Amino acid sequence: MDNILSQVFDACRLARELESNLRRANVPTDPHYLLGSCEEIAGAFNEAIHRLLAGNLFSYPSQMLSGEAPGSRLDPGAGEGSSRGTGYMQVPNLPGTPVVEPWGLEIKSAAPVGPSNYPGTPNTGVEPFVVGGGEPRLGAETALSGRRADGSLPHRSSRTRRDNGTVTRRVPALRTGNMEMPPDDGYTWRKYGQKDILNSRFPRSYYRCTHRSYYGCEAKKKVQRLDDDPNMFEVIYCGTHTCQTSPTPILIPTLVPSAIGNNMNDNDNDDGGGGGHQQGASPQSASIQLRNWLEGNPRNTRTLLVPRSGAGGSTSRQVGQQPGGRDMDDSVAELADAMFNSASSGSSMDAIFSPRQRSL
DNA sequence: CCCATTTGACCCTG
DNA sequence: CAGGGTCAAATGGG
Repeated sequence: MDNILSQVFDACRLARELESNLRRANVPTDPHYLLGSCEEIAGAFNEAIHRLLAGNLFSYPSQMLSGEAPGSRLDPGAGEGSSRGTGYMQVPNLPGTPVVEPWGLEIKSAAPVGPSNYPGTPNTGVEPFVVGGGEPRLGAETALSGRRADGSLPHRSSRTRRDNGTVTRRVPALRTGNMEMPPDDGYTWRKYGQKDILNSRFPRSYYRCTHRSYYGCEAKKKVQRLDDDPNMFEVIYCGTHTCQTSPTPILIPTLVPSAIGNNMNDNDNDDGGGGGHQQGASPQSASIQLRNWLEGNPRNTRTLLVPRSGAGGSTSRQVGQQPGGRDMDDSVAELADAMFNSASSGSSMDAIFSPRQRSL
């Protein structure tokens, strides 16, 4: 176990080093440096994950250990056309790498059918996202039978999803920032409703993609706090983020680290918000910019990337997506999300490191 | 002024 | 009819 902790600490150290470098005025401008660093960090965390899994600390499905992409065979349609689904769930799967959730969660891909939770799921507060229907309290998630049928477009998530195109995930509330909201998933959402749900202490909130009017994006999500664990949210994603398929290229001309979080937001010019200031129009997280750059910039040295396909899941601006799987690259991108995304957390690093870890 | 959130009413499905 | 999902007016913040 010490060995594992050591590995974790090592990964934390790498991340801190990167953060430190990025914060310096004279930060490296080489995106390759960023990529390399992120990969190194992701690799370190993945190593820790592997060790944890290998240690049978948790009763993870063997497929997680083998690196078989969860859901890779559950979702034949994954990645076709728009692999972007909603939030992080649309990240295409690719065998080879354990999936690390941007919120620090191990993606529990779904069993093809059956119980939503794996037996023996570690009680770490990190629960697998649930393939629809598995969660009793939110069983109504299947009742996407609102007045309009536009919310039930086939979901392109490559992660597990059910036939009706919904994916349910459980995410912990942020330790920092607004505890009333689940961690930012990289998309911009507009709340359009809230409703008290039968037998639930907490109301369910309804969100749709902010870019709905602009891109006609029909992605939606429902967020509800768990009765038995108010620190956890159950997020049900529905629909596909078509806003990412906008013909408008979202490229970052130059990746200037100092631009992370500001200049890179030039990409937001295509934001339907038209310069809004609230969540929906807030600048995309730097991680999104980074990912977009990594994935969309034609000048990007793709050879640096692990062979991959498709964009990661969380960004609302992925471009150039292809069918395929999820791999280290996605982990890197998601790590970047966690690292840079400050949309809903007070500290970017808090998104990935607990205060204790950071104090190490 | 624009945009997001709130919230009560309405609609749809089972 | 009950419950869930959505609409849209009202409200508030930047």
